[in-house]
Amino acid sequence: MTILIAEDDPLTLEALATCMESEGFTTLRAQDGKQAVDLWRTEKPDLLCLDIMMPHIDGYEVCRRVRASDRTVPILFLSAKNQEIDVVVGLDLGADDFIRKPFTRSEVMARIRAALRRTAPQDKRDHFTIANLTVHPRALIAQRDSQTIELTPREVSILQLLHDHRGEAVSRDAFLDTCWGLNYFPDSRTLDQHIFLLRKKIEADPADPKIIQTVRAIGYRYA
Amino acid sequence: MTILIAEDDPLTLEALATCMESEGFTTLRAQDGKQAVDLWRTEKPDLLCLDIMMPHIDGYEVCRRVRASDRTVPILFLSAKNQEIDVVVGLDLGADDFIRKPFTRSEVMARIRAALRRTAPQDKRDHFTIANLTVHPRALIAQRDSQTIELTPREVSILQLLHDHRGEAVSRDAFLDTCWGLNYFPDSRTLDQHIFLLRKKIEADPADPKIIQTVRAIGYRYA
DNA sequence: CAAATTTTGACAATCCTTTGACACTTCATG
DNA sequence: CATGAAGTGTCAAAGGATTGTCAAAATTTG
Repeated sequence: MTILIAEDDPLTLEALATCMESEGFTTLRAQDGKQAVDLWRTEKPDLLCLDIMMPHIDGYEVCRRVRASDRTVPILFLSAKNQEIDVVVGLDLGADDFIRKPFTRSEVMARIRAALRRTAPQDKRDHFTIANLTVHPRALIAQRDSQTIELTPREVSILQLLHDHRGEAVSRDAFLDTCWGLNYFPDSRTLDQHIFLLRKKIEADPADPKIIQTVRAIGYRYA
Repeated sequence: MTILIAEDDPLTLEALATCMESEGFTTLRAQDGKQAVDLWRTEKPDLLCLDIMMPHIDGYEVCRRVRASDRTVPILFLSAKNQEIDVVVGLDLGADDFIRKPFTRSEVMARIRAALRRTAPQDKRDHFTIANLTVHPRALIAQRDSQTIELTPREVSILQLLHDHRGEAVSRDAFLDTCWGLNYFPDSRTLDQHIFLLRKKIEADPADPKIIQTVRAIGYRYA
């Protein structure tokens, strides 16, 4: 279990990290919002602990960017005390919990365990269904009726993201964030090409796609 | 949505219930733990708000009994301040959140909404209703009955503005300001054209529009 | 190295938006 | 009531932006 901690005060950061590591978690440390987003993209931690006030990108914005492509990873906010309005904003952004400073070690750990427990039960399935396709991510295959379709890792990742956001349009940026690592910036036809190949594999009529629909100016959608 | 409130102090109980009802929830009121358990068994509320200190059966015990047969219903604890150890015990019992007294109305409601959102991911507030149409801005679609209507970003933006100002006429300038850029200055039929196309998509009889009405010399209105 | 996978660039196809022309409606005025 | 001005509806077509498609190159994998 890996926990990302974003906190600009080195002392608090160190204290939090030590506390979590002594409970058996692996920690990733970020001192500002940009580091946090980068670390999240590359390391995919199981939980995020975000300070609100940070240089460059604040905790709210980090939360917003993460939630754009991952709706489930638990996000906890740390805040200075008596910032009640922050609670409302943070929770409505999709945060899972809110810890006011000064906090105690046992409170932080209790809230982290609670947040992890809430999301844990879902992770048991090693496959998911999209349209009439059963996708097995680890095996890199999808099955329809008795037919087996081979998939590449990137294709599985794309299908997974569409499945996790079924019913809503997934932006091109969200694809690049999640399925690639937005470290480099393809203004090319990379995503389109992958969608194109994927459609040829899974759509009955690739020219009239029913599973992966394009949402112009946004991205793609599975509904 | 029904919320069970267990609280032995009548004044606090009443205040909480009033607050929730004003936000559209139905409330069930219990003044001790036994009432709470009984009410939960018979009414199956969608969320529980439990005071810790209560006669006969305390909040922890109520939580334990409920969790014995329902692992998912959100449970929030209310506690007197400075009972930090309570947080740890409560969360480890399977509670979802913890609200310290004194609490504010907006904090309580934000935490309740957040808890409900976690268990009902479908109930996202990312859509609005206009006439008999449900508009999903992020998906760029609107739904009427079982019919799905695709929308463009600009059309969604127009509908959003009309919805936000329902009942009043929205000026052409307001449309250009909000849906286009401020310094944009089309002296042309741009807005009319978009309204025209939008009506063709959403009105039963585009020639006799019921949803988007024209307010001559001003702009348009949705009532 | 060979095969599979990913990325790129060019071009075509498609969709959204804007524009201009014109018909129609409404309103104020004579 | 007739008339003209102003505002709006409608259409076809142009223009711009986005996406689909293909072939080929680059990269990774075994």
